Amino acid sequence: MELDRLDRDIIAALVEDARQTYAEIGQEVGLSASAVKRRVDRLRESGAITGFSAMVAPAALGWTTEAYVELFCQGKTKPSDIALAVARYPEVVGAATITGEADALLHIRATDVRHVERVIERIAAEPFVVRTKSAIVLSRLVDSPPGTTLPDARNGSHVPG
Amino acid sequence: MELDRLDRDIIAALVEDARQTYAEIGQEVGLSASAVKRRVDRLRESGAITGFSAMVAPAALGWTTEAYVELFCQGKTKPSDIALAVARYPEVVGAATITGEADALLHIRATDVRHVERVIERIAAEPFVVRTKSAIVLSRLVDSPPGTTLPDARNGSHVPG
DNA sequence: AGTGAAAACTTTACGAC
DNA sequence: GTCGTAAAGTTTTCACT
Repeated sequence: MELDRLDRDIIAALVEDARQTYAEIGQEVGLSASAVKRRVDRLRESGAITGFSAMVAPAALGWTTEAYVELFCQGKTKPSDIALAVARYPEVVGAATITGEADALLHIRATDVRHVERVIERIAAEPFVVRTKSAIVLSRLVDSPPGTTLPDARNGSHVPG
Repeated sequence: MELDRLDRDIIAALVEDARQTYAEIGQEVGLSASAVKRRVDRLRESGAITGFSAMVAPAALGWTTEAYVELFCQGKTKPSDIALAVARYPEVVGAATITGEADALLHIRATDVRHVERVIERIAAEPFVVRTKSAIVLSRLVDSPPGTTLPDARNGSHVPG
């Protein structure tokens, strides 16, 4: 889908505060409230905006500990096998297959280090997992909501739109 | 801050859809619209809810490639040094200091693999960086907004509230 | 894309538990 | 102290230009 400058500005405004009114966004980007609404509706339908969510301080809900776990899997494990398995753990908040020695990298949130340990133990027991290698997060330095900024043409990269 | 069951249900509803009306949330959790609003205001003031954001499909904005980069730093590098340095890169969407051989793990979003390469090159040139080890993401399997689910008492862990 | 009016939602005030 | 109801003020929504 084609996104023009206005669409990008509207998205940026909504990423910053999803509860701004259409009139406020309109002032920022130079459009009337109804024009903004039409574009937001279109952006949602097209899938560019996938939803609106409250940002929570994980610690406030008890998720005080996080870890990254590399997964080393058996030769013919499919990404979908890994996806299905790890999706069953609420503690796994992110997962991706990656290049390099490991097959996948998991991002885990837990209540404490003991909890992390238990989750890794259970994941390591999945049939396709050969071994795991984990790193506990000491302190989080950066945590941007994805899409806050836009790709910058100065990188010499292709910028769609 | 103390969160009771109602607060947690309200947060869960808002994480799922931050643009639900207070009346809708009230129906789900069993409160009136104004009672829900009062609690949401309190949750925002206390910092449990840090904001509301549009969720964007990164690919729609041109961020089609992601990578994880381990940073190995000089002996007396402080976490704040790393934080300050990497915060200047819009491509760095996540960063944390970790246990293990590496000192920090960065999460990078870029427009393509060439772009990832350029960013790593520039980060590797930071004065405190000794070396880097990167893994390109092949496919993302899980990407939960943090706090979607609540810690489960069955894990035997401390659940605040 | 903008305008304006109706419907819906948010916000505040007040009384009850 | 927290709830629900209700009135006032905004915002959303939609037909029309």
